[in-house]
Amino acid sequence: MTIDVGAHLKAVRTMYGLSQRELAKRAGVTNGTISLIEQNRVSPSVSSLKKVLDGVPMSLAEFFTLDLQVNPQVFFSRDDLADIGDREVSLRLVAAQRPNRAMTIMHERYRPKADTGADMLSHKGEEGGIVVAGRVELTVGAQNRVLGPGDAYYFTSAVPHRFRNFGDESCEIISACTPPTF
Amino acid sequence: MTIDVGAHLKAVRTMYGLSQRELAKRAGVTNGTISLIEQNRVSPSVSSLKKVLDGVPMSLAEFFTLDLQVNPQVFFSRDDLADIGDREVSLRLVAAQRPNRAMTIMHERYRPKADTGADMLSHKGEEGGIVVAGRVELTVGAQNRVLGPGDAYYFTSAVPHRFRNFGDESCEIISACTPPTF
DNA sequence: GGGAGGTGTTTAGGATAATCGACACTCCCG
DNA sequence: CGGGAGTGTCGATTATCCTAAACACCTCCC
Repeated sequence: MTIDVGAHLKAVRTMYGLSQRELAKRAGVTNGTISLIEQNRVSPSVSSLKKVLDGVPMSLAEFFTLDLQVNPQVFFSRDDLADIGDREVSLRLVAAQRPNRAMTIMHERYRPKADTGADMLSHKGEEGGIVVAGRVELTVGAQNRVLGPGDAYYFTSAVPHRFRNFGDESCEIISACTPPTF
Repeated sequence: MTIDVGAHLKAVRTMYGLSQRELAKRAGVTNGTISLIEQNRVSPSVSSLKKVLDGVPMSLAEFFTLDLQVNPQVFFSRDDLADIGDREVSLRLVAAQRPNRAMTIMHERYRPKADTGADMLSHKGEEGGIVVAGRVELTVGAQNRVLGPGDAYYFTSAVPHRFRNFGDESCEIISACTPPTF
């Protein structure tokens, strides 16, 4: 959970092929500051860290979201996707086992009569998707609509939401959410 | 671009229904600190901001990624998706006009012979997707594979990558990337 | 009126971070 | 064997942040 600011900064800097002095010059700070931060001998203030990142340039959000590990698995056969759903709703995850993902991509299938429930889901982050086949009724806060193939949605997950398939045909959606909730 | 740390913190705190003193107690800092930060009279050090957020709890990445505005549009008809592609590659974006999105969700279509080019793309973030129809050859770094319907991929965008459709049929992919590059 | 208990704000002083300038090291070249 | 130009690291001073304790304000209740 605890983030290694120094290692992150060093990784970012070297990724850009910059020396401490070069980055310091661009950022308008001294090379000593960069050195101390990278060694975790100090914890920079947000404003000074922002100044440093402006020299790259990179936003604070990008900096803290950055994943330093490399995981080799890139391709996933349809049978490799991790299925974590139940009978009514099937959720098949891409790269489920990858640690520290920035987001989750899923292939969802709602069978006829499937319903995520009346006590509506809400969690942090944002999510969106595109309907591939079938129809689904989506309720987000006070808004409500039936989506068909090619239609899409996007909302902040903090708003309560509900998926219902009241048709006779299964509904398929490809969706993504960030940060990962699965 | 510049982030209002004070307003962010205040929004987060009130979202959780906490007073400055309550949050301070949970976080192990003083209420004065919270007050000064919220007024932007000081720029907290990363370590103290982390301590404060631990009291919520919320990660630094979530904090800086947090979108304070609310955008009402949730649903998008297939014709509402913004098409930014060319003749060979069509990219249709969900919620393209939404400011400060955490990610981009796209419906991509590669026509026969489409190729994103030999000078391979690379940018920050992570991306992944699932093939809906057709076949596509994906190269990521030194790895290479042909993906068909239901197959998926996920990788760090910093690694150079390339999409090629050398078949006779159009290939459709639904993908997501974060942070948004479109 | 006068507490008690809650809110956010302010101030003085000690703790922490940023700067400046030196230091030690490596590599390359005359 | 020296420069010279690059690297990252390290003290001593200056600037900034964090804490503790007051302050001012509000609402409720006796």
